[in-house]
Amino acid sequence: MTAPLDAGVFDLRCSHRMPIRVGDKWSGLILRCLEDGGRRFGEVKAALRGVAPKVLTETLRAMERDGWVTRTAYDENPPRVEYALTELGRSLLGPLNAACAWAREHLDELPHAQERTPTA
Amino acid sequence: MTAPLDAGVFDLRCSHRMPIRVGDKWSGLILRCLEDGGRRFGEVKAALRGVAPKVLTETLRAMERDGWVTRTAYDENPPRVEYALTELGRSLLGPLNAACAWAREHLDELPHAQERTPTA
DNA sequence: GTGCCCGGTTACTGCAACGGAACCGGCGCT
DNA sequence: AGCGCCGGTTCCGTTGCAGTAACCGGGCAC
Repeated sequence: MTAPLDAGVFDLRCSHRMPIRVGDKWSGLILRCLEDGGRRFGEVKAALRGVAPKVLTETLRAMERDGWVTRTAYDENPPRVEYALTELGRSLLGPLNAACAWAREHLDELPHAQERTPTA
Repeated sequence: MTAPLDAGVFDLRCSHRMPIRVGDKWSGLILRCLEDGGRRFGEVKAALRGVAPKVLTETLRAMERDGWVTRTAYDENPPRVEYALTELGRSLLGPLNAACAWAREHLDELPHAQERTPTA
C-alpha cells in the first residue's frame, strides 16, 4: 500500500471532546495505511502524500494515546520507529471501510462531487 | 425521538474539500434526528440540545446543498419549515449506525472515555 | 401598540486543526 | 570537517467551525 490511498473521500471523526477521535484529516488514512502491518514514520509520511511532519507526529501521538496504534522506537542508527495497529485500532477498520464503501457507491450521486477533489 | 440523541459519541466527517462532508459537529446528529420522519426547525433545535440557531441553519443549508435533506417552507403563520431526509441522506444512516455500533461496543476499551463527555 | 411565536440573520469572537519553513541530535560515511 | 539520514520539534500564520448576543419580519392575540 505504498500507492496513494483513496480513503480521502471519507473519514471518521469525533471532536476532541468526545471519547473517540478519528476526525482529524489524517487518522483514517493512517489506519488504512497500517492495515497490512507496521510501518515506519517515513513510510507513513510517504504514503500520506503532503502531510507535514508536525501534523503526522501530532496525529500519531493522539492515536497512540487513544490506544489505536503502538509506537516502537528501536535504538538503532539512523533511528527507526515503527507504528502498528492495536486490536482496537484494527477493529475500527470495519466502520471505516463501511463508510468508504458508501462513498464509492454513492459518489456519482453527490451534487458537487466533481467540483472538489475526489481523491487525495 | 425527542429524547436527547446518543450519537454524540460518533459522527462522520469529510473535510470541505472532499465530496462528502459529514464532519461538522451536528450533521450526524441531525441525520439520526430525521431518521423517523420530517421535523421542524424548532424540533431539531430542541433535539440537538445546545445548538445555536446560526450553526443549525448553516448545517441544514449545507446538508440541503449536498442533497441529504429537503427543506420545505409552508406559507403559514407562524412560519413552518420542515426538514426531511432524502434517499441519499437516508442511505448514510447505514455507515453512521455502523460507526455508532462500534462506539457502543468499544466504549469501555477506550482509555480516556470517562474523562470526556460520553453523551452529548 | 405591545408582545409573542417562528425561523431565521448579522456581527463579533474564540479556538482547534492544519500547514510551511526552518531547525535539531546522534551517528556514520567520506 | 562536512553532509546526509531519520524522526522528529519549534515558530508562526491561515483557515474554518463553532459559540454568544442581539436583532428582524410578519401575523396574531391581548
